[in-house]
Formats: sequence, structure tokens, C-alpha cells
Amino acid sequence: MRIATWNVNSLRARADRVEEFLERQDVDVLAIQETKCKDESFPWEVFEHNGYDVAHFGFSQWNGVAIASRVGLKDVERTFPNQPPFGKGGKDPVQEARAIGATCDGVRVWSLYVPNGRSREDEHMTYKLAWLRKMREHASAWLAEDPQAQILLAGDWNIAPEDEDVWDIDFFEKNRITHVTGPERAAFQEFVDAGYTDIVRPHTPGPGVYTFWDYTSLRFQKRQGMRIDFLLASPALAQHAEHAFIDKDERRGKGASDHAPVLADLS
DNA sequence: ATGGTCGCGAGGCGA
Repeated sequence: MRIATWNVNSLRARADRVEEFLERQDVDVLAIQETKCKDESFPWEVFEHNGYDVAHFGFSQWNGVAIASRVGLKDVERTFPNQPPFGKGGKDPVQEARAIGATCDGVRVWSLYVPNGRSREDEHMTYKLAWLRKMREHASAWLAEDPQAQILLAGDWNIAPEDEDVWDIDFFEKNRITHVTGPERAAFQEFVDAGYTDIVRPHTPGPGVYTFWDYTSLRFQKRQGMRIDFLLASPALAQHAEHAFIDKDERRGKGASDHAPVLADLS
């Protein structure tokens, strides 16, 4: 089974690319982030015409997650229980569309769009860390309940766990940029300590290996990226990981998302 | 260069 995660940065703007990607890479399950639409404007036909079932969770032009699968799609869950809400500057906090789960051929797949954090002191950073903590509590509980569970936590984690996961760690520290701070990395490490493994990095060793290149400052053209999209697998699933790669070609050319798809083959 | 580029949706926000 070939499974992928991709922050498409608007599914409507990327519909043709997504359809072509599914065919070109022969993808069985795709976890999507930043659909940036509600159900009424979701491009269902992109998936249905090609034999995929798809479940979507999105309210507006912000966030939005989905899972497409041609190997079954069962027990869809929108948000995880007690997902922390966010309300900027005292506005009424709301639960955002950042997590959707579904079972695909025996694998419990979660498509996750971790909050960005915005800046090191921003309230959005507090939100990010609380969101990750609660998600990790669930991830731990699932394994405590069934150590043999096959679980895949797929998505845009908005964290660069290693210094080599950004194009210049000194630039990030000097300018106090997020994604590389101790608390963010500790939050990511909690998932690893809970038993979840990055099944892509062993097949795509760095340095200089990224999944995201900022549109601003033309970072792709300058080869200045970040590795922030990950597939984390439970122990029982990780042992089935045979191969993985980053489809960097998908970042090229006009109309590309700022993220490249990340793929893995599971036996 | 307190810049740059996208997407949404029609001004400003989020990334």
C-alpha cells in the first residue's frame, strides 16, 4: 500500500495537480492538509472519478483536512476529543478543522494540520503546543489500549525536529523564527517517545532534504527549505515500511503548492 | 530591500 501526505495549500487551486499526482504516483491513500474550502466547494469529482473514497473536514478558507483512499475508508472522525480551540485576541475560541481520522485497509490514518505558531511569543504558539500535547495524549492512549494497533499520524507538523531540517539554523535562531524551538521539538519528541516512528527519514537522509519551501523570498529557487511534513507510524505499522520518498518534482513549476508530497510504501 | 509570493475573496489575513 502506498500512502502519502500533502499540504496542498488550497485543493481547488490544485485540483488538476492532485489528480495527476494520484495517478502518476499510484497512491492508495492520501492525507491532505489545507483544503481551504467547505464541503459545498470541495472538488469531490477529483477523487470519485478515479475510484477514491474521500472524507473532508473544513469550514472556510482556513485550514481544512481530508483523507482520500481507494482501499477503504471507514469510521471517519472529525477532530480528536478535547481538541484545544483557538480564539485570537479574546475572540470566541473555536475548534478548527485540523484533524481527520479514518481506517483504510486496517490502518488508522490521521491527517493532521498542526497549528503554525506564528511567532515564538504569540498566543498561537501556546495553542500549537497545547494542541500537540492533547493529540499526543490520544496517540499514547491508543497504543496503551492496543499495542499492535496500526496507526499512521500523517501531516504538516510545522516542526523541524533537527537542525539539518532547515536550510540555515543560524538564520532561524538569529531571527527568532518558529518551528525549531525547544518546546516545539520536545512536543514532537513526545510522539517518538510514545512509540511513533518517522518512517520517511531513514529513506531520505539529510542534510538538504526538505518538504516545504516558502513562496516568499523564492526559497525553492534558492534551495532553502524545511522538513516539516512527516509520516509517523505506530510500532506494528512501522515494521511494514519498505520505502519512502519526497516528491520534490511536485514543488516545481507554475501552480505548485509550497509543500511537496511525502510518500511511503507499506508491505 | 522592515522586502519577497501565494490563495481566498474582494481588504486583509494567514502562511
